[in-house]
Amino acid sequence: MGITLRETVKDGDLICSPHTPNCSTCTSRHLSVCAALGTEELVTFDHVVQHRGAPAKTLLFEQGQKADFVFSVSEGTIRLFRLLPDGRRQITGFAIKGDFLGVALDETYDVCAEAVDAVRFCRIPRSSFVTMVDEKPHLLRKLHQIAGRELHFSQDQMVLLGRRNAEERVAAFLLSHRARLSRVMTCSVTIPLPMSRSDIADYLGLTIETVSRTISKLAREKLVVVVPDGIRLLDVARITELAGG
Amino acid sequence: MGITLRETVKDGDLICSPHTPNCSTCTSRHLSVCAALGTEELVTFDHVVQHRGAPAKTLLFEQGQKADFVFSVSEGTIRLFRLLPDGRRQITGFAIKGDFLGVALDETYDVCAEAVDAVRFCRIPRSSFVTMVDEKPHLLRKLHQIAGRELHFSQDQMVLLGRRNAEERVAAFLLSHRARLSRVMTCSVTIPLPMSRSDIADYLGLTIETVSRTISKLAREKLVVVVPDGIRLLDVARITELAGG
DNA sequence: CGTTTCGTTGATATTAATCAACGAGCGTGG
DNA sequence: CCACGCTCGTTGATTAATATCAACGAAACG
Repeated sequence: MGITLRETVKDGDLICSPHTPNCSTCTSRHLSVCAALGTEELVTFDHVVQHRGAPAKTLLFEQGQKADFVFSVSEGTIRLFRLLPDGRRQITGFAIKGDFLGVALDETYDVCAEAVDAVRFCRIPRSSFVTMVDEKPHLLRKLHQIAGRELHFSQDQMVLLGRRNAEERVAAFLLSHRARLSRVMTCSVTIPLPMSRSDIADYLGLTIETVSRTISKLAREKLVVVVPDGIRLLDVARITELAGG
Repeated sequence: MGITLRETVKDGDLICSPHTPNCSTCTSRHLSVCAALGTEELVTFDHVVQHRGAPAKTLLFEQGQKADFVFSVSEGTIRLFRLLPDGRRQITGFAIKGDFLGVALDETYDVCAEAVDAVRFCRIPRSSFVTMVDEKPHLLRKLHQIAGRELHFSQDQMVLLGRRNAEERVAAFLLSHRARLSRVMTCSVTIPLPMSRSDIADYLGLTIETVSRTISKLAREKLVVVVPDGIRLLDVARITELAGG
């Protein structure tokens, strides 16, 4: 918690990753907006896309800042959050491989984005992207579909934050995070959690202590096992029950 | 609270309002998606649009139900909510004049919609609307813009539900609701609140009692005055301060 | 190797929920 | 028209959940 104001990442700070030389070979190609692009469009895309990497804790952009780029995450985890003036933080989501940042195409970012662990992503100047979107209705259609999914997700999250207790929140988090991860990797029951307890707390509207206690309780009841940087689910059925509805 | 399962409104239950014979004379015309339509397109629109009215407490559609229509609200207030199996309810928003229901164009509704007071709205078969959207990129663009606004709003709401206390929630609700109303009517300081305390509670993730006590507290401090079916703001500046950030 | 961060656990405080009672308004039916 | 039952909002008393404060060990880090 607390406001951590670092410089937003500059071009020079970014490690240019050699692993994704172009969009055609990109492993998140079929996961992201890019899935809506034809082979030939992908080439156009390649010309404006910048492949980048950044170490943990890098601030990618800040809420209110001019939105110069839209992003597609190719590796690692990014926390998206809002800050209140007094430092309270609400994490609105964790972006992983295949996630697109900037769906709304707003002129300014409406959240802060920070690398949780080492990340790789590609970014496209928003102006170029907007131009493409304006020219290609099917791209806009894809974008809108993603927006719809996010809208659906935020409703889930409102229910969680407004009406669920600590145990339900943690259980629901583990399951939904697992579901999201399963789209991009095989992780049947052991869920990697690169984010800290503090991140989870700020995501679930709880305190670090409550998250820790709740996880300990689940572990005591043999529903999960805490492993380094992750949690292994022992009884998915019971956890689903706890998450409730 | 508690699950209220009534029949979803049927065609016969709906009072066909004589006040909005067509889209060209519609007073919400420039507020809704319709704002993206040209004069000629509006005529096409007119052919598929059904103008309807419904009394308070009418269930317009239910979460999970096949989404046969998209809606545009022309009068009154509609509560949108999710229900948990045990009856807990989270209201995700109040739709008022000019609001569009079904932005995501999903095949099924992801929330329930219920008339708070007497409402008027027009509905369009989703299939017709989707066809129009597919043909007219600028309509999709408009729709996407609306989705972006809603996304932004749900982030606000996540912060409210996850990180704000009762007083901040109530203050923020009054202000944001006023801001929304101001787009469609003049209501400088006296905010009409057709919804019950229970609705407000389920919107803010609180109980009826806490909402009532908090409003009483604001009234005791002379920041607001409770009036029949509404609240008058006496000290917007202080309330803004309380709402915080 | 000291220092800091992180996660955990315990003790206590505080907020909001729950339980309960009551009065006002409203519609219904005698 | 009045009496009755109902819903709604308010307020009070109490409880329960989670936050806060505090301490500690282990891991991570310079």
